[in-house]
Amino acid sequence: MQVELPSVQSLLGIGRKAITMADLPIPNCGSYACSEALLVERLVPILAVELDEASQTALFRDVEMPLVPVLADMERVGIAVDLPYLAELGRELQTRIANLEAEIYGHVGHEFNIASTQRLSDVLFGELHLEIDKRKRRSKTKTGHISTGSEVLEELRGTHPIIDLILEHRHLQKLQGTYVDALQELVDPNTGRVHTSFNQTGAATGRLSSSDPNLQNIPIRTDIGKRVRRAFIAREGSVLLSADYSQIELRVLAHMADDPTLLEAFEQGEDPHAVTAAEVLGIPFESVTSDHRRIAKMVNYGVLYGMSDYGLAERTGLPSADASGFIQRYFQRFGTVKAFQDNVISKAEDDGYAETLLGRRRYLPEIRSRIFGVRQAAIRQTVNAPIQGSASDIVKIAMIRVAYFLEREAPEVRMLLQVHDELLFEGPQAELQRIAPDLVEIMIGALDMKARLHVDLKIGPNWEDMKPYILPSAAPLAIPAASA
DNA sequence: GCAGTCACG
DNA sequence: ACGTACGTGACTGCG
Repeated sequence: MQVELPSVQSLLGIGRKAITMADLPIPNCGSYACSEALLVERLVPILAVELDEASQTALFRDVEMPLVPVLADMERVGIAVDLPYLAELGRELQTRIANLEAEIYGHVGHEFNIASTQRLSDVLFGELHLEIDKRKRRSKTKTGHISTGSEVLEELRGTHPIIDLILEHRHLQKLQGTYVDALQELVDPNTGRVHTSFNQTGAATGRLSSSDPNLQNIPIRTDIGKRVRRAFIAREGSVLLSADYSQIELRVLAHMADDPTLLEAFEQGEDPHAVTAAEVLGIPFESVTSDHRRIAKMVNYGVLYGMSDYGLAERTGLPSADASGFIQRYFQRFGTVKAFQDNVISKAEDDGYAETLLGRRRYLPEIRSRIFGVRQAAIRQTVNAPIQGSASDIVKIAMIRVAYFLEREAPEVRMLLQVHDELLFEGPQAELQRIAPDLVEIMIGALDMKARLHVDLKIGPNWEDMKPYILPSAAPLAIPAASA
């Protein structure tokens, strides 16, 4: 019998979705498995040489490979979803969306597809003649329509009552379509749980990604969004524990740049955004206002992302001269950060890649482009890759060690999800509290850092209603009980 | 299959 | 003179 063998491309998942054995008629599965095994065997010596030549063997052997069964377990375990709750939330959203639609049509005088950005653009800017400041923002899309993105709509707020209605409609429609509806369909009817796929090889920086469903972008920022998040629950008799690295990327920056000011701030347990504000503005730490801090926070994140002064001005609302001055003073005060970034960039220009603390590489050929915009984009990626990638290295090491620890010391506790700087666990509350100090210890000890790592814990019945969990302070030494 | 938009870290 | 903060995935519309 002649059987069609899957192509190497499909086996490797080149193209949008990989074909798996689950896609094949049962009689073909045997030959599929054989060809897969044979192809892999032929690939091993070839790829081993490639790994070696790129100095990636240790990273592969000691991090990526041990992580595979950890992720597989997390996928298999899944996370419980409160289906009746989600269904009720869906009905409520549907009602509100229908009301918003009717109101929007009332303002316009006719029905149209609000979800079509092109129709919406025609209505707002053609029929209602709303005006945007053309100098301020490039607002035409590639298709020639004026953008109806949330940034544009935010600027139009107050000029017409329809704007608020559209923004709310967008928001609710997003939550309904992406989370409430889609999630219900992906719940395993037998277990009441959803089982994401963690992609270990998709992200250029070394991060994981999550799909089908993506459980790394569950809403949290708005009230309605939080109600979606509340649908993720602990199983009967258990609770959820979230362990979250605080400001891991800024700590990685402090470590890699060896910046004395940032290192000192983290050592003292101070708020790095407030410290940055004080440094840049040249004012005492105590005089930093919440507005100073807000700007400094955007600058700190901007630095991680390789922003321009124009970019900062856009996001802070500061006049561009002020934003530019802020950045200049930042790099004066944090000269080590400047030196670090320059060094990373010139290394990438010479070697063609940037690398993380574990030697993970991101190749950046476009850093040599003669096209300004392309080159600038590559430079921003170069600056960001070691930071985002090293943070990812740390979390991966922690996951491997935590999984090993749980297997031996707390088999009832299960690691469910990773969301870049957060690990989510499920287990009996007493068990979680028993091992919490060890979890924190493992997480902050994943890599030896000049900047102290910090982990915040939260416990709750679902992924939204979580209360901070403070570790019982370490007892000095057992105080001998008074003799009885 | 791309474009536009928007959810997360 | 250029375009403008990094990394993802999912949905809807449209040709």
